[in-house]
Amino acid sequence: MGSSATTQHSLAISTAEGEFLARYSAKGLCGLEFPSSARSTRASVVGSEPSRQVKSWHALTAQALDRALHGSPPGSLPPLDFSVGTGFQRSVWRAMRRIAPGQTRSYGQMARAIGRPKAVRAVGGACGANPIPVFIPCHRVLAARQRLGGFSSDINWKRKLLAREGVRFFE
DNA sequence: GATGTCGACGTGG
DNA sequence: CCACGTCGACATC
Repeated sequence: MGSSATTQHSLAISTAEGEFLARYSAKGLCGLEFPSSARSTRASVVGSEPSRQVKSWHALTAQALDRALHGSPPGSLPPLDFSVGTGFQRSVWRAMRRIAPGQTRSYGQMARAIGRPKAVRAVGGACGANPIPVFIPCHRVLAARQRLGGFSSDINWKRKLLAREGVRFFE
């Protein structure tokens, strides 16, 4: 066991959309991965048996993900571990968490919201670095004029999540 | 509308 | 230093 490595568990969540992978550090949920298109990787667990705490976090995550995939508010979440991000990224991620389901913001609005009105593309970069999609709702950030904009993982997930929340957008 | 250009800026190499 | 992003404003056709 590497003493320096943060203890981390990867646990699967099976949904109607496929198998997500949730990662936990000692601080909480630190990553979420969309179902891999090539469902070859079956790396469900890493290392030792998850602690009781991780298990209870995971139960919350699974429940919340189920709700989110139906376009509903996620309810209780485990603590989110942002510690992997830079200061700038964390400020963007925090701001994104304030966007309610069914609402959207533009990259420009997000840039203004964190006090860096010109860092528009940098906001896009921070979205792309989002380790916990869905719960840190980068899919609710659209380009100007309600245009869909991009997505670093499968753009279809952005479309799907927005559709589930009843959001109208332009391609 | 559809393109093309240029500016702005955090991040990783 | 350089290139690259889930961009935006503007110019031009």
